[in-house]
Amino acid sequence: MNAWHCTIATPDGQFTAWFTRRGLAGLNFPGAEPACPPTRSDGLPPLLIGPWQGLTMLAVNEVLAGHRPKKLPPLDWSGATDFQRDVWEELQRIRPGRTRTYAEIAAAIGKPKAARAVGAACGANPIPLLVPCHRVLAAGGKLGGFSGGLPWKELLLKREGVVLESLQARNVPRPSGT
DNA sequence: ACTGGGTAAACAG
DNA sequence: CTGTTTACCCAGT
Repeated sequence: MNAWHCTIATPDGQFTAWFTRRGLAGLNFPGAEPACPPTRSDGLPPLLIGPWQGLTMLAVNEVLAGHRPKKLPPLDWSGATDFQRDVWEELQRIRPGRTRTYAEIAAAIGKPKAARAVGAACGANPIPLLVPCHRVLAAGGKLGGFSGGLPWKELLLKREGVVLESLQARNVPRPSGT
């Protein structure tokens, strides 16, 4: 399945989106060159992706502003495993400004011991922002990782009004205060 | 702060 | 199939 790319203009720079005949298959952060193209751009540019491009641009800008996209283009997860689909579907249920932990996602998909595997699935998410893996934190309010770079994760959460310190405050036994 | 055991899944060989 | 790696988690030191 070949794919076509287009640029997505935002106040934070130009993202790159990859479309297949089935839908949006990948989204790259500004500066991250064709890190994600599932396959090569080749042949005719399908008319289908025209509207998808607009939807993607709107949705990306909504998320960057800390809001929930009104509508998404179809997402092409055709390369993914069943486990990854389960995780990514679960991620899409997290609303802006809310966070969940890797362990909670694992429990939600019926595999409470698979927190680490959930982390791996998040790392393999080809469509960050629209599949909001940035709202998944490690236990104790720790940031965990982010494929696009941790500064992006922090920025996105901040835009949504998440205060990391308040999530961490709970379980520090010895703050060794001033 | 650092280490190690437990754990599930993807991947290379 | 086994071994290696991973955006984890918890309990010890």
